[in-house]
Amino acid sequence: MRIGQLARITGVKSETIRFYEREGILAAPPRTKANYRDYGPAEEARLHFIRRARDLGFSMARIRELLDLSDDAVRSCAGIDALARSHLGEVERKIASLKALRTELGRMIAACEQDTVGDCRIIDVLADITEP
Amino acid sequence: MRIGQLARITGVKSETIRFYEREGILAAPPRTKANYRDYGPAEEARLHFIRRARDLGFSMARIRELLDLSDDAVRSCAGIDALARSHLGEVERKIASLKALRTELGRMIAACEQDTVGDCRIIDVLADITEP
DNA sequence: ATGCACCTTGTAGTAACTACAAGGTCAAGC
DNA sequence: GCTTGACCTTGTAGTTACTACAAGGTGCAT
Repeated sequence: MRIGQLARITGVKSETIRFYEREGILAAPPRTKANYRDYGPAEEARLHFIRRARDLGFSMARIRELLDLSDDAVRSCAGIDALARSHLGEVERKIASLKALRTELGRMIAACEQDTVGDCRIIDVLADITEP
Repeated sequence: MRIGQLARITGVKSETIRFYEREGILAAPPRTKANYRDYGPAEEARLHFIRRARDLGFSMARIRELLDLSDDAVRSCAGIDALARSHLGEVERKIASLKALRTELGRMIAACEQDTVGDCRIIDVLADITEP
């Protein structure tokens, strides 16, 4: 698959795909004889992953670490464990925040269904989540 | 409370707080007679909220909308409902992605506990989540 | 042979900060 | 009273993670 099709499938612009390649987060794919980048399903999955992780607020550095967990077979169990645990902590915190936000948005929608506007407590609802 | 203390409490740099004020996402607080910004608990909560939402990958524009939901008492129920529903959708998607990620990280940690390294399926695990 | 998708390098713009400089004010402690 | 540190201002520039566009070239289908 060429870059344009990969871009359409993943919703990542061609230029951004090349940018990821320059940044070393996406390996340089094989080239066709016309020197076109030739992507397969593995790259597609990886790109999807990068896109999702970025959308979830993970930095490139953090994503690099997550991808390293996936790529690096030569790592010690202790290393994997520590890294995975640290990422897990961040993920748990994000889930907790999002759930609080979801509850509050749900409450507002419910209030609207009864035609009562009701106070918005979105701000307060995230106040108790422990610090990142 | 002055800007420095607010910065320490929220983990947001003084310069970023002033930046948010310039951007209109945080109201200009009253000033002391020495022209120092004088913040109360409401601003602290709002700033905490902004920080959390940014960490969750929401753009400033999206945060502005969420804060508007909270600020704007003069809005129609239909308007609130539509906006809240749209935000809710985004929140649900993010939760789903994070849960998938959490499961996979948990699985890797569990594998490590048995001293078996095991394949990392982080990338694939986010593949099925429906498009943003 | 025309047009489109791709190739390259390079520059510049955007969002959301982050940092630092220059010059000034204020208030607490010695 | 004077120094020190935290704040004030405006302004510029750096960083991250893109995004856009330009200039010039290649491959290939109609």
